[in-house]
Amino acid sequence: MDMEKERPFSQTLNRLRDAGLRPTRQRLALGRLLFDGGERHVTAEVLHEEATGQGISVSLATVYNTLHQFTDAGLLRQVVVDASRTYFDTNTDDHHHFFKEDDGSLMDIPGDHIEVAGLPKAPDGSEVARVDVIVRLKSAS
Amino acid sequence: MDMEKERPFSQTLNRLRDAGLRPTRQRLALGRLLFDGGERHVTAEVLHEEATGQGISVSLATVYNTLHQFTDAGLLRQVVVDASRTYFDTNTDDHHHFFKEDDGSLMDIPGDHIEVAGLPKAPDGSEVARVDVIVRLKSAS
DNA sequence: TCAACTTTTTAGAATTGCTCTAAAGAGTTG
DNA sequence: CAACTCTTTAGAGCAATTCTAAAAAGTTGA
Repeated sequence: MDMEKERPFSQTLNRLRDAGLRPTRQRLALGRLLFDGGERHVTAEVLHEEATGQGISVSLATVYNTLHQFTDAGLLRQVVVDASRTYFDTNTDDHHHFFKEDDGSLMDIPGDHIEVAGLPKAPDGSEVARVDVIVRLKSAS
Repeated sequence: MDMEKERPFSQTLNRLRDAGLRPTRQRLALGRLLFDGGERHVTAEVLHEEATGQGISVSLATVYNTLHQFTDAGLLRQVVVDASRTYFDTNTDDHHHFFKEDDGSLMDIPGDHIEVAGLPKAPDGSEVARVDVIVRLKSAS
């Protein structure tokens, strides 16, 4: 647990190092956008707009590459809730989601309270990789 | 009147009538493929191939149209498990799914045993539309 | 029945979200 | 710095899906 470096990029820098990814300009910038705030749920499109909006020059292809590399490195997790776009979640712990269908917003379900009971065992030849719970929300009537 | 020929369509015919959809050749044929067997999980592509493979002439656009109309009418339910394709499920009851990531196969979780406990209440202004549980399977190690 | 009308189907174009390619650019190492 | 490897990029390509607008099919009333 070392506090030796207080450079703005150090958190992301270390994450990249640990993942064996070269700390390039765009990975550092994207990593900072992703990890220097709280929990985030982003699509490639949105992250790209956010970056270019802040004057960070990065192509959409690189945003996709980077999101996948971060995911492979365990820094992000993909969430499938909407057939038309892929979300990436900065929270890689075991947890579940609220998804507001009307505006496409995705939120972690706070706390760690959800329990899924009564799961049958996996069919022969397979095992459970993960259990996803998605609570789909609509506007209150 | 040829009862032998008419009988297999009657179930679908009634469903279409109840939904206010004209019983056209292609809706009847697709409805029969979907509803005259057991539970099914299909993609538009697969259903289209199945239909044309049986000599039913229907365009892919119509398969998409029909799947959406059936869904709007409550005859089908969409299942989002894979970012790259949309599945339609003939089982519209409350239930959950196994999804085998390696071959893309989707199955209803048998029985009605799953209980999701500890759900926080929906954020203000929204209410729960549905809770989806997806058990992602991988090949056993 | 048929003509008038409405709905559906269709081919093909368009769109979207994403991936691939291959060449230029950046990071690393000796 | 030179040589090397890895990364980024523009733009092409791709797969799933939707759109368009014209032809075909289904419906209705006389």
